[in-house]
Amino acid sequence: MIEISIIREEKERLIAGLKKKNVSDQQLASVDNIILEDDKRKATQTNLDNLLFKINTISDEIGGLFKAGKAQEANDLKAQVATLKEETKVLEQSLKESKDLIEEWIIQLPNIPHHSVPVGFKAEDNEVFKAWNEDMPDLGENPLPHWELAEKFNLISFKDGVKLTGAGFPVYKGKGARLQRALINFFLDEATTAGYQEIQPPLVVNKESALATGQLPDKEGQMYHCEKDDFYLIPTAEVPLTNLYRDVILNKSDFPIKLTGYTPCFRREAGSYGSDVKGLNRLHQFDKIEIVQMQHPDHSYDTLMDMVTHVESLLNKLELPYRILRLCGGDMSFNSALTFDFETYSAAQGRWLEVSSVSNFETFQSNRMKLRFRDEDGKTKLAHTLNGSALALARIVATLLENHQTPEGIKIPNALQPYTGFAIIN
RNA sequence: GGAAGAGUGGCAGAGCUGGUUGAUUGCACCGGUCUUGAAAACCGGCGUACCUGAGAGGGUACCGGGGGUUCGAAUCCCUCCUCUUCCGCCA
Repeated sequence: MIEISIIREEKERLIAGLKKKNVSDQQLASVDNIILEDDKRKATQTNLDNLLFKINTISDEIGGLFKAGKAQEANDLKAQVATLKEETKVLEQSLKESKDLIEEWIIQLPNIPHHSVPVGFKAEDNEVFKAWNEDMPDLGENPLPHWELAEKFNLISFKDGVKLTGAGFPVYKGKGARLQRALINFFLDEATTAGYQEIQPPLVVNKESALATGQLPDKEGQMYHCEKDDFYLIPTAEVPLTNLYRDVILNKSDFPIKLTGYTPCFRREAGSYGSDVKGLNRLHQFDKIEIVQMQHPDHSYDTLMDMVTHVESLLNKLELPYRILRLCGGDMSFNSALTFDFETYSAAQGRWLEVSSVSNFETFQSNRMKLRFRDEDGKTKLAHTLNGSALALARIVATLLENHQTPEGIKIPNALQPYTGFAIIN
């Protein structure tokens, strides 16, 4: 949620940023409405406060009069307060309406993109921040797609997943299951070495948490919802990890906060279809290791690049061809100010698959979360939050299988072998 | 799931027969005096948000969340949440 102070004080930058994110003219117009309504809110607050001050003063007087035995005078004042109280009710109602209206408008505004974000509407407009300049692995004449490899080596059963649950819930078996576990441990170890504290959070969260990180109301339909308890299955570990710092005031010396966690992620993926959902490309449940940081506003973009470097090192160790994209305004998520996507090449499918997304949210999440820090001047300010996948398993497994297939079988990258306990799948 | 008790400022812990209580006190923390330095002692400061003001300052709200009674509530009532203990159930 954008800070009201930015809307009031940096309107030009806000409008320019919203245009980059391709928001509608109607939404652009809401900016002026927000400011007008906020003016009204302030005036109402002033009036209400003054009125309450009067009532408080009179109430004190009444107390004194009763003690002095002047019941008659006290009763006169009581009548006076009764009228004033009627007025406060009107003002309170008006104040609530203003606040609700402002919130309703403001919550629909996406984050302001960083100045480096390219202008654009769709995936083709993303900037290739780092291309893959080396040779692609030589996979021979007819490389198999991962779903065929998975079947050939009995690693994953999509059919059993359908039996147990439905499409998009694969069952990993034998070396396939072991490969998953190996990747999880590998990624967690790498994150821990990089200074992230490992967290095992709940996999279901309440409404407050989903609101704070921005999944609600934006992605209401994308989350699995337990009606009875009003809980949501997490679509990413970002939600519980970031929410650990909801309503927290940090000291400047606490920065940076670095968290990592492995969790399954649950996504309804309503509206997806076709080759998008083939094999491991898009699942309802997949495993992911997330890295999250809370950082001082002055350093958050350095931190973003550190996270990019971390993810890059993982892909290098897994010996996968990858590229890094700087997302354009139209392709970025609602919450983000700057996002780098990582894609690995799926040779058999002839397409790039997104395996990580690293973003700086600046104060967009912390504003709603009330994650603050005490600055040198003693004032509280909003911290910056960042997160990224490091990494998302299913698609890594897909490209791992495809890129490392040989006539002898699927070779396991050296870095992963201590974790799998085997060097080849055949 | 049932019964009883409890939720107060960073922590500990008063207040809870309603009225100068944003809230006694201790610890922690920050500043100062003293000291070669430190400790101790003493003095002072020490919550968050919002409104207002150039500023100093003034005001409002907040004692788990929400609602109510009252001229006035941390204090009374209702409701929800959480914790503790006992019972039941159970990986």
